Amino acid sequence: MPSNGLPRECRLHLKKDFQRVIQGGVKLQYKGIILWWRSGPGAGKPARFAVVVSRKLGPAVVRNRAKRLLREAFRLNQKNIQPGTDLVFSPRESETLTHVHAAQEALKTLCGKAALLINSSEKQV
RNA sequence: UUGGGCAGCCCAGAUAACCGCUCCCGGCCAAUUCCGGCUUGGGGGAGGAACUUCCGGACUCCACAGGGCAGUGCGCCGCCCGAAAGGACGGGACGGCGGGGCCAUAUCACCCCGCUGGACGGAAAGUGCAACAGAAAAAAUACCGCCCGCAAGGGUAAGGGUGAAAUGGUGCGGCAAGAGCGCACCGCGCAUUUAGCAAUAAAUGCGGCACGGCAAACCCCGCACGGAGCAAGGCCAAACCGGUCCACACGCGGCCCGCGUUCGCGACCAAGUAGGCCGCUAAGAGUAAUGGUUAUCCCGGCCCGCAAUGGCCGACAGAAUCCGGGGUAUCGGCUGCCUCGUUUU
RNA sequence: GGAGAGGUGGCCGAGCGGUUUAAGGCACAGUCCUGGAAAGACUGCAUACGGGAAACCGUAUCGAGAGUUCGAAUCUCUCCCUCUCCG
Repeated sequence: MPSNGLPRECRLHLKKDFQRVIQGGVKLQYKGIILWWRSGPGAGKPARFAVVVSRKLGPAVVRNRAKRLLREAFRLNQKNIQPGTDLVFSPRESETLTHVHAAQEALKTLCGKAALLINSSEKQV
């Protein structure tokens, strides 16, 4: 019943995948968070996900916290996202990500702008 | 008593539920093996600084007969811990601050005591530097002065003045005026003796002062050090390119062998790219885990309030080969010292 | 993770122990020139604090803090920040 886990095939690994999504994908921005997305190679595969954090965001504690919050927000909402797409998030302001609720709100807003949400009727954005 | 500062030591909230990540073990699937998949099972999963990269090692590769030069770093003495860096304790000299003595009084100096500081070998091995001011900045000299002299000139270094620093200091004698020129004390140097393991100190004698500062300037002495760093280094290895063999075809040739060329679905080899693995860990990744939510309690702070209840907040900061130090940041607690304020005697 | 290089007025930058007027350029401001502008010429120009009626003067500041030295932007040490390289 609860949201699924976040196993390895739901995350991007290779440098080629990152370059393909960032250079060839669609770029959106909301509250200092950038999202690139592009449809992945496998049609039946689940949505894949990654976070890129620059050192300009802050020291290691701040960068780790941003990645963990965005990953948790994706984990709780991944069944509402169109399968087969690759998403790369990149926070540029550390003030936005204070709590997991704020991270979920930003993630759902970004995915709604990208028209990637399914079951959007039961969850208001 | 409250607040602050410094030093030392301790700690770095706890429990439960649910969701999730990573590694190991076990089990299951598959299977000749390797690779792999699943798992309701069991277990491990950030720090005192993980920060900094300021030192020292382990480890790896490169270089290397022996020795030297160059370069870099360190530098009081004793003892202890340590592989080394580096620490702990004690002592000495020097600097700073405070107090006391000496003195008719007071500054300086000197002596004694207490607290405190630290990259504390050598300035009689040599070279160099010292702006401005000042006559003169280490080689010697003389601006105003003082004295002799009619003057020319000479003698002086006491006083003035400059400077961060002026060629021993104070006093008495001496002199034309002066001067270690002479003497006493102090300083300095040398020698001896004594005390001490030593750094060093004290005493005695001699020397008339010759020998100022800077070595985090070059340098000298002593000691240590080969260079690079896990992105080190090693193993496996697609594709493309290359080489050898083989087969076919063509050329040289009457034919075979042989040689050459082209092509290839072949076989093998070398190289080592993409990629993977080892190095790598009782945390051990490779877009890189150690998380999220809720509840209760604990500790500390802030706010509203008469008070209880209540509300809000939770220091510095995140491993990437490992280990030992230095430095820096910081929540709370304890101990000691210092101190502003308040109160009491 | 590791190895280096560097921080100087608003900007770029020399200076590397000695009053520096902290060179020089850009930018900015003023004056001249022009009918007006551009170009050119000349002059000024760092920030803070204190003093002064003003002109101006004094002190401090070369990323920050200590140390060496008579004297530090410069030499040494410790922190902070920026940039580059190594797969």
